[in-house]
Amino acid sequence: MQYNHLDIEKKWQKFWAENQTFKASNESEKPKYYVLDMFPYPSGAGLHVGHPLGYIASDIYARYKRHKGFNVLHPQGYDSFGLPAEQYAIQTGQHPAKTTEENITTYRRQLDQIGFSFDWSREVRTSNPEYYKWTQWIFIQLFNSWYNKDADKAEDVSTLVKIFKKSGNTSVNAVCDEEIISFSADEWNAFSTKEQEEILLQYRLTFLSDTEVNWCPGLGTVLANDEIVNGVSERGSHPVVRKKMTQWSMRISAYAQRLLDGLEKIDWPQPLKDSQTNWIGRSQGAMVTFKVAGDFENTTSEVKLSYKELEALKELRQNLSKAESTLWDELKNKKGAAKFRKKYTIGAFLVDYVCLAKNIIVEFSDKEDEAARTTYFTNEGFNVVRFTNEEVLENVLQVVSKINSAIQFPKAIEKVTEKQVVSTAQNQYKIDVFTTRPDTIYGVSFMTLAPEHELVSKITTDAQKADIENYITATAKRSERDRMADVKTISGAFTGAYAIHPFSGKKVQIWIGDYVLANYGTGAVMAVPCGDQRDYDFAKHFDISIPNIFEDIDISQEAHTGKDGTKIANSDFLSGLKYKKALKLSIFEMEKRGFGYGKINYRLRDAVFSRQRYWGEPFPVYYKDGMPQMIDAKHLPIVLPEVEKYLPTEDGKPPLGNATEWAWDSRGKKVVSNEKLKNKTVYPLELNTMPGWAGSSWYFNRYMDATNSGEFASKESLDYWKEVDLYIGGSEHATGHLLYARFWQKFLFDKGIVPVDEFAKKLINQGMILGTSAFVYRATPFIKSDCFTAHASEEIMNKIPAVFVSKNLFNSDDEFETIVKNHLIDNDFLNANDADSIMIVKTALHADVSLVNSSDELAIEAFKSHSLNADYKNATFILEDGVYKVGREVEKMSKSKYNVVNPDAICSAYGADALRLFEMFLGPLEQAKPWSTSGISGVSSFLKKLWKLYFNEETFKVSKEAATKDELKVLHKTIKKVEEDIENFSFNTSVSTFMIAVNELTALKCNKRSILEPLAILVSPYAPHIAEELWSLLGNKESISTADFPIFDAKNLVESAKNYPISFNGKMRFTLELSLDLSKEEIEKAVLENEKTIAQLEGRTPKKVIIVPGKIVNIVG
RNA sequence: GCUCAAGUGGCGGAAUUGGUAGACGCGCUGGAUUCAAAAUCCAGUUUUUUCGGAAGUGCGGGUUCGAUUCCCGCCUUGAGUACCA
Repeated sequence: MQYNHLDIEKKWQKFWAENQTFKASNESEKPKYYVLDMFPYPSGAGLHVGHPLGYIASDIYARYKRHKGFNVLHPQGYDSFGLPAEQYAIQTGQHPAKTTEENITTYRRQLDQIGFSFDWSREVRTSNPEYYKWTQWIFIQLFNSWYNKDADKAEDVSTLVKIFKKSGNTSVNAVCDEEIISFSADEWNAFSTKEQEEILLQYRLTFLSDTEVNWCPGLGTVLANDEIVNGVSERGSHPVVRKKMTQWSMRISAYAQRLLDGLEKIDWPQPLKDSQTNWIGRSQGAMVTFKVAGDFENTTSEVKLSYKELEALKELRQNLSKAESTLWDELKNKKGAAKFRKKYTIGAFLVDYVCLAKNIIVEFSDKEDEAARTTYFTNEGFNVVRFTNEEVLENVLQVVSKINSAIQFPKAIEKVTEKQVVSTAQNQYKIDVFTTRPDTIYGVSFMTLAPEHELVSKITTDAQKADIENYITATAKRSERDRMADVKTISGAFTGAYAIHPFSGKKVQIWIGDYVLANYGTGAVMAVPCGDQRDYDFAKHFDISIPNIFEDIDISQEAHTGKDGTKIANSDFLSGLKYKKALKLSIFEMEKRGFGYGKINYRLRDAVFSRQRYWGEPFPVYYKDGMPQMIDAKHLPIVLPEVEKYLPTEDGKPPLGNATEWAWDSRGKKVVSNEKLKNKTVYPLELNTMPGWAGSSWYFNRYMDATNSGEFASKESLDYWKEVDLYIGGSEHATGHLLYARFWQKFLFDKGIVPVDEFAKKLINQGMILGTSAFVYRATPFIKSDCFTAHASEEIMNKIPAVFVSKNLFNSDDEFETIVKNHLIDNDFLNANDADSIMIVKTALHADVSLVNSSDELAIEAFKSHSLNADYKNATFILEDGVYKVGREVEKMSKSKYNVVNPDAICSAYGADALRLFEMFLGPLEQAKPWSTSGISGVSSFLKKLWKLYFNEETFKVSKEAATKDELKVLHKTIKKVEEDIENFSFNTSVSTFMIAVNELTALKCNKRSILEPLAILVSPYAPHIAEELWSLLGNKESISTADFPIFDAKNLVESAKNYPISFNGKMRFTLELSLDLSKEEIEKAVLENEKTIAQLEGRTPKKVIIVPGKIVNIVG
């Protein structure tokens, strides 16, 4: 009987689906084992051969573990929220849910045809409301938590409030915002609810913060660093600016140390751990405060109001006129730099609305003292915009758009009078810096601030103002990545201000420079040019002094960055000390004198959690009086609203701003139409959505109890499955997904929701499968200039057809040109006289790999009729040996390179089993490797040979006879090797082992059931379909997946003799078969007597004979 | 620049604790079978050679009786990351 993969594979896939063979139970006597793949994003292109690589490996492992008696959880799902679907929706208007659904259907079909043993009853999709309900729920848990550093874990906010009520915040040791006011219990209790909420927001694990983003006004959206090329957007080349935006952030920094410590107890690849360690970036040093020298003009208009006046203000804020509240409803949603406040005092005036960051005052006209107000506000540097009640009530949107344009294009303000100078010693500015080298503090000769540093505008002197402003404008255009990548250009500007060195009291210049990044540390550095190369280069470039504080070190050429063995000099009390002592002493002194303290800093930044996108999880958040409110968990999920357009709104709001049904009815507890926003109990909902990593940060827990509608997952299932035992996926997720997921897991652990604080015990990165692109070489003719008239040129060019030259016909561009010219002349496409006047240039074009066979031969007719090659219908091909050979190159597999290979074709031509074996056979799992189908015939013929072992010509036939010693040896050798290979994730070598076993058994003409039955089980994790078929032909009724793995018995491998390699000086020269019973002496005697040994020695006496019984003999001499 | 990984025939790769380098597969060559082809089967296939051998795992050293494997230095390629103060 012929091996027919198509029928067999279809039959067993159907069997597995119908019998739910791989459905895992949450209760079992067996030990549990959880094997997980990083779930795919279902893209429109479908699965390519790279995807299944990891899935096949994990499937082999899962199937193996089942044979080994484990209760295996092996689920699969889709990370189905994401940008591509949204982009596609923007282009075509199709709902992302629809295209996502279609893509998932394709993925599922492709996954099924490869025969994976997934438990599909547990499938999750991050875009499914039943799933993201729990993503929203986790968000609420984070919002309701703070990080208690004393307990070193997250706790419920209620415990924090309890402390505040009892003793204020001075004793609280929490991870929170940097600038926190201190308050007593009495003060806390006197705060309004809103003030209390504002304070709590500074402690919550998810919180609103102004974050710098890459804003692209042209696209109305925020861009990732890699979506920006040369300062403009990759799509459409629009300008990009750095801008502050109010966004949700996650206080992952609270977990920095624990994320670092946790790496030690998980079995993950070292490079992956390294990159996480690097990302967290722990550094030990000191926080030092430098005072800014001199007096400064204070232009802020802070006016202290009495308690009574404050109360009156509150009253006023709540009782707005109709026009006032209409306008406020529009203005209050503005966030970040354009955030408005209502009923605010500027000087002695109460203004209707003000945006402090943009210096804009919005007022209703017809106030009695309008002229006086205008003068005062203008002097204070404010633009004033006025509207009448009627204007607002008739067309509030028009009013808003006028306000927007006032924000974007502020009028230059002429200052009429001198500013009020309120100065002061007590109001002195301070600059905090973090340094890892406080021991070098006497080497500080200047300071550098990030251009975005908030102090820059305040301390810059009038003389330097123009310089500084120019510099800031110039750097605002550069992306963070640009600034970081460019190490060579040294740029900066002097603020004119000076800082006081805290120890020496000397004045040091304060500069700004874009090598200092606002987001890192404090956004300021104390520059020690003698000890840091960047500072050194900066000082050299701007001619700043470079004091040497190292004993006997020459710093005339470069900074001295080493620390070991160097003694500090010229540093007062630190002089003469070595690094370690100086470090300790400097910190000690700082702490004693009160301007610094020892600190551990982490590079890890709090993670921005808001995305201005449509296709993501909505936040369960509405805004009441500008303060975020969580929707009660029992009303979840908050389902993504329908929108007309998936683009940002015209006034720059995220796409959800287009939704008409997107307001929260706090009484009815449901999402209602925006029209109802006028009602007092209806509030606007959050317009941002969550990022891609939200849904993927906890999905591995959901699989444990995927259909639970009442809980995130039941406690019993979480306690049973605990964590992923084996997680397989690409290394590109090293710092994104894998760090955030660990963070959430630790948080959920702190809150007692999950039983373990690391979600994956072991992780393996599978290597990328690269594409092998095919190139055809086109000849492009050019007329050399001035040789012909335009008319004549055209005539010549028109005669020349498109010509392609086969790969091996040329070695250089010159040879290429000669071949083409000869061809053209021989075929009368070109007049021999004109040949010297034209030039032939070689152009390599990607040819679709499906048009090329494994011998690199192009299917010429198919190429001509390929939809991409309409231009080459009449092209001529210069052949070698009658065929056209293409050039090959290994590149990333990508649609644009026409080198994508889809597994479908291989499944139908060779079968899923062949595909599975072949992908494993390509090489080590972790290694990147090019895809090439040459070689698939090898595994395919292996399967045929395997099949044949069980057949006698046409009929299935196995014998009951006892197996011979040789047959048993083959079997047990294979059991041993395959078991070791799977345990070591060395799947490529076990495929070889199978081939060897089948070759040997074929040679032995073995058809014994006692050999072939266990063999089928051995093969089944790799090639499950053929194994099932053979298993059932052997008379078994149950799926082979229920069979026990064969047990290795060493006695079958015992040998009586060994073919010893006989080496001379370590080089093997010949082998000699000797009994294993021989003693060392007997071996030596036998070897030295051998005539080949005598010939090798050529009469010399061996100096030494090394004998390792059972291994080798080495003769020295 | 830094970190990590890798470098073995024409190609993918194997060699598990330092012990016969090139398993297994592809490709190629020759042969059998066939009217022919596909398929299948057999033999060969690192280089070099005076057919005895000799050399050989990126390069140069070292440790060792013995190194693809361990150590030092260098080169190349790939991946990640970035002025972390």
